[in-house]
Amino acid sequence: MTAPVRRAGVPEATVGRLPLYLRALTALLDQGITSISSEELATLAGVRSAQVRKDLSHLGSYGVRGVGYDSEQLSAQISQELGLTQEWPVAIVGMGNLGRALAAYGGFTGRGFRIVALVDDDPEVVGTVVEGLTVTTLTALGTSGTAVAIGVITTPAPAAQTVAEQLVLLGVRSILNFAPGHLVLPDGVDVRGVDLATELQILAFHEQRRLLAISTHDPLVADVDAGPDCDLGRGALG
Amino acid sequence: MTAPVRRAGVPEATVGRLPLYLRALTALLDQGITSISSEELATLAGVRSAQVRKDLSHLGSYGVRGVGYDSEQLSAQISQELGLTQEWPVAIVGMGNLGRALAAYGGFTGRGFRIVALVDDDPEVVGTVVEGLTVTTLTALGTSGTAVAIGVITTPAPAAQTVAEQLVLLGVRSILNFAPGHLVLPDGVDVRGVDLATELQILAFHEQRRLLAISTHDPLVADVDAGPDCDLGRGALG
DNA sequence: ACCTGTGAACAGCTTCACAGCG
DNA sequence: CGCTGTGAAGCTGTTCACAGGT
Repeated sequence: MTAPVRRAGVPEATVGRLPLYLRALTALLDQGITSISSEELATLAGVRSAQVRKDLSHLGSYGVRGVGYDSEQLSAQISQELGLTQEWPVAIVGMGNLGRALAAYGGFTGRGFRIVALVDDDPEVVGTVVEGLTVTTLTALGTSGTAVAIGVITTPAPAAQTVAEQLVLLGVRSILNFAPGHLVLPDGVDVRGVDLATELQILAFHEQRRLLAISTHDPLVADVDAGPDCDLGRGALG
Repeated sequence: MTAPVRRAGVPEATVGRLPLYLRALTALLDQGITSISSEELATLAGVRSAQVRKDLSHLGSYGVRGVGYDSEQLSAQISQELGLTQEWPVAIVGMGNLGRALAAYGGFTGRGFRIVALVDDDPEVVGTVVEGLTVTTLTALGTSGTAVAIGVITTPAPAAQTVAEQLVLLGVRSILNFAPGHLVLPDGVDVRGVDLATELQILAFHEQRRLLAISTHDPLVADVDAGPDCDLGRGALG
């Protein structure tokens, strides 16, 4: 095993696919499969094999020519790259249906994340126990001294901007925002947004194109879907 | 008003941003603002102004030089482009926490989408009324003859593939998958995936980079965040 | 024979900079 | 003058095709 020489920067697009590979590898390890080729991994992740090789080459050379990759070693390598060898403390703000759904989702714990706080501002909800954690307020969270690395916002849209600013004041620099709208925050704060409406609208666009293509009998316009499969993220939550 | 000459194809990246513009425009119209420049729209959507102009140019020339865009006309144009002038029937499969959260989210109705069916396979849940709709099974949905254009999968991961295949058999060709893992479906079916774990892992990657940059006092590695703001999708759900 | 790792070609997207028009 | 619309430049990401190992 050679020294893991850290390359300069892993491309953003590659970072977005590492979780896919990691999930596939985890499933394989559960089945006791210890070796995998780029072709097989590509099938499981829904990308092309050349893409897998290029992506993994950015982490260093951990494959064996003529054989493939060692599942366990590769899994460990990707985990380290993604920073999952430590546990990041996560706070969920907004205990509506969605917040509860995320709190109940077990996929975090032991996989690099731990929910350390559930937050709401409704006096009816604050103090109640959800999934073993007592719901608190943002101000109480601030004075408690609990460290939070990642904030998940599941509040109604109007509250999101204020909540985000308060999270930043608490030292949070990574935010996952489920509320619609663009958050304006200081440089250095990383925001990712997930929006149901946006996703549906993109699907509607393609759906409409398909219908138009059929009604005009124009087969050329029918190649609406991208490549082998069209995905950006993955799905979670039972 | 000139004839709306349909350009060949709107780039996929542009399609992904049209919902952002539409949301911003909707907010502006609520405030009674009837005109907007690319600069302002860019700020609201969290992109650059040149990007806005390039994107909108793909829909045709609806701006006025020296002035800007007419909010209402632009909103209507984007809505039409995204296929929101009709109502797409949506079925949500999986009535767990997340499925209920999505069912309760009002942002669909009247905005291009209508939830026509809630589906689960648990006999305890089937037949109960959620948000005014009686929960049904996939097979019952099939025999009912209810048309479904878009299927939203909020089941546990192991059920997702089978559910997706059944949806396709019902004629669904657009699927929004919240379950983790890659769905293998026939060509022509459009799948979009949303996964909490993936999003968190991407945030963890950047968070780790930041910490490494600080600990090694290397300011060059600190420019972790992309451009003005780092977003792919938007957020919804109270 | 097989599969990885990678330079090179290619495709798509973003940003620039300015011409064109109100 | 102000702002749109757009060719051109530059950049990022993907795919190809094959050299390099085992």
